[in-house]
Amino acid sequence: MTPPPTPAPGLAGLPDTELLKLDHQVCFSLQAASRAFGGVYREALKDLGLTYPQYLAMMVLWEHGPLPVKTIGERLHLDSGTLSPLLKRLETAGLVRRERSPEDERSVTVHLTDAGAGLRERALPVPRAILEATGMSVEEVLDLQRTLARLTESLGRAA
Amino acid sequence: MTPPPTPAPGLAGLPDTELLKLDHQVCFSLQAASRAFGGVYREALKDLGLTYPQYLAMMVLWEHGPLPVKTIGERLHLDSGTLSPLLKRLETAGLVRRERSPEDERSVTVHLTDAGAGLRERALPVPRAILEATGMSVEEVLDLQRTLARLTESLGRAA
DNA sequence: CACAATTAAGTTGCGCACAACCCAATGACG
DNA sequence: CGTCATTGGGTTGTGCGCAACTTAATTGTG
Repeated sequence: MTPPPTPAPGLAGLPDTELLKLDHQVCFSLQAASRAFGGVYREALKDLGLTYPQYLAMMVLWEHGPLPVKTIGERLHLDSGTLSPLLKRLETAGLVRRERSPEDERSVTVHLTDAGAGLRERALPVPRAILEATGMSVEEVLDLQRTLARLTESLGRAA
Repeated sequence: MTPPPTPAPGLAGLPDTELLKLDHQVCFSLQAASRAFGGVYREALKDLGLTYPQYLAMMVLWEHGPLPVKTIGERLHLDSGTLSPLLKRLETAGLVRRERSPEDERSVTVHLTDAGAGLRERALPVPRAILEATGMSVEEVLDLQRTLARLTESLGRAA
């Protein structure tokens, strides 16, 4: 791992004022894009009655079957502090059912209800709508993802 | 505006299953990067006693002088619902002072206190630390920002 | 001038993210 | 076998972001 260190060429030579603006905008434009996505998803998911994080949780369950809370958390990078209330809301919405695992009483397995499974149909057009809203080609999207993955990796190492 | 429409070449031909994965990961990797930034900033700002959004607000005040809440909100793309409590926290922390504008009683001008202005010194090394943590060159950073700006613009139009 | 529309802040309520805890079940080791 | 560390979930508290609403001041218009 850590191919060549590449410690950001020509970085040390920049004045602080320049850096101030730059860095401000990296994270800032990232958040701006993230927030813009939020708006589009909010609109797209409104009549499904789901928020974006709830939609992600449902997607995981739609793709793989019933899963323990732990696994869902790993896929979405969410801890129990976030996931527990989220799943409770999905449960009160009647989309999901939670059961203590018999062989390990610590674990809770999350199942889709019929309503939850049925919701998948109505969620199918969402991804295309989102991708179209980006105005980007598939190649650009993939490229962006690669850049972001690299960035996340670096930041993760630094944290 | 809207140079060539470029409606994402070759998009319509993709199967839904492919789209599902793609779109999932665009927004998802965006959030992952955003969250990773959050961790690095949290660490960097810990001994300043600031959160990242609070840091942004302070940066705006450090750069331009006293500003009305409205203007700060425009710069950071935050509404009063977010900004009011945030500024109140900065005020109770003794970094900021709020005054009703005499000529327009609706407006509240936010001033730095001496402590708030003094904090700038300790915040100066932060940007460089963040940029180094990204592991990216300045050119890459600028490129990413351009891509994100385009993306945000498209998403904003769609919302 | 009076009255409607707009504007700037603030408040409330909901949901998410994160940290710091707690509890119960499990597993490991002497 | 008994103790202790670990693990899976949950709860609490703080702060952010957004929507919807309230209040007060200002502006615009008949």
